[in-house]
Amino acid sequence: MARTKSFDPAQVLHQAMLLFWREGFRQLSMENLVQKLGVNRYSLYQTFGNKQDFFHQALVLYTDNIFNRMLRPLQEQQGKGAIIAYFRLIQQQLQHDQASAGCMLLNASLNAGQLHEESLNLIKNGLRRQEESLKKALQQAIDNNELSRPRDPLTASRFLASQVHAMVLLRQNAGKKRVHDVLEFMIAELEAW
Amino acid sequence: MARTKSFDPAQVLHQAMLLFWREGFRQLSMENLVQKLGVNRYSLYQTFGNKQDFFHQALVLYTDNIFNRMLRPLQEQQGKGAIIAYFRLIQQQLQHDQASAGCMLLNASLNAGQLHEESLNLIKNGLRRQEESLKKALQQAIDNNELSRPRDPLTASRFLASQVHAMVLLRQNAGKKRVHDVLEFMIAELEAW
DNA sequence: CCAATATCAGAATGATCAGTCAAGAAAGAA
DNA sequence: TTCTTTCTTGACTGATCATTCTGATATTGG
Repeated sequence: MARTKSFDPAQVLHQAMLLFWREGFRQLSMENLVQKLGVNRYSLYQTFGNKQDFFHQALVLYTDNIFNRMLRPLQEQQGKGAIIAYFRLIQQQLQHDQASAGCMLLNASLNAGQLHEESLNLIKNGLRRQEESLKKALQQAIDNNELSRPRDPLTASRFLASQVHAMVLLRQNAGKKRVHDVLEFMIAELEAW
Repeated sequence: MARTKSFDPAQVLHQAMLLFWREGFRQLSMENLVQKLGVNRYSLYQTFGNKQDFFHQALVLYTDNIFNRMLRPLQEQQGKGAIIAYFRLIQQQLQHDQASAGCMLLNASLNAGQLHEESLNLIKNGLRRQEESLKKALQQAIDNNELSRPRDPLTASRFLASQVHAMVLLRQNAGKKRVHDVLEFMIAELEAW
């Protein structure tokens, strides 16, 4: 009855996600997307809607495939060990070349002006989930008497989330080794908590 | 002999610095600058050169007037006290409304793609100065036996610089109170070093 | 094999951007 | 005054942006 698409939308969305992640919403033009994805401009619009919609779908994919996966240690393990496992996972991920693009959610939150509300909510919820996972693990650590001195789990979780953000952003400007050393230092501090 | 300028370049540059700081190089159009500064487009070009030059001059002004001034506690005081005084100064500055724009140097470093080399060097040198001031104070703290356990001053200074960056970036997305609490937490941790 | 229908390709549209131009206005020197 | 120099002004250029239109072209159920 109708002609079939000459490209796989899921695959193209994945490629687009990598591009949006690396370059950001505003910097990456549709012109550029057409060229790098090898898909016609109008076909992109028909398949993914306008640029904001397209970015949003890429953001959803990133959140599901990458961001949420990274939170697993915090959900699967307990207390201080969970937090250290999370930091170790970040340490490992930040050594990949891909990681020089930082975190797509964090990047988007720093250039929020150009996104629509749906995307802003996605970002806010993602970062909230991160903070709450940290808080839960911290509460467990306190309950298990794993900390050498008392700390407020809410503020401490925000502090730890900020540290993770700092490392991810540092990775965008600094070399791998530097990030590795600072993160290792951070883990050592955490061990002494 | 010649007509006098109808505006004060120093004053206009200061206004432009505030705008570039808040909005960033790419987001702030010349169109917008013309409108908000109340100075004609061509006059701006004649006085400040092209957009990159204009931004660079604003960046120099920011570095001299704001960034470098903030480093004073690290240069005028000694050891751990200097570091804590620096954090306290940041705490104080981040409570101003103006601070929701974060740090102009840091913002620029995260969107470095669009700047020329001169600006990149200015940014790099500024951040290096911050790190080295922290390192010097840390070395003093170690020499004075102010730390409860040994820490490598180089890595620790990078860690502390990252913490400052995290707070400044947090300030762009979060409310004052939240930033205040986390920074206070950070200072408490530092007291226990 | 044909008609219905979706896809494709490139050109076109209108907005916005950085940067420039030419003509006139102001201010001091002669 | 008149002349020279610099400044101001608003229109203009060419580039780039997101988005849409049009006229094909391909695919598939009947």
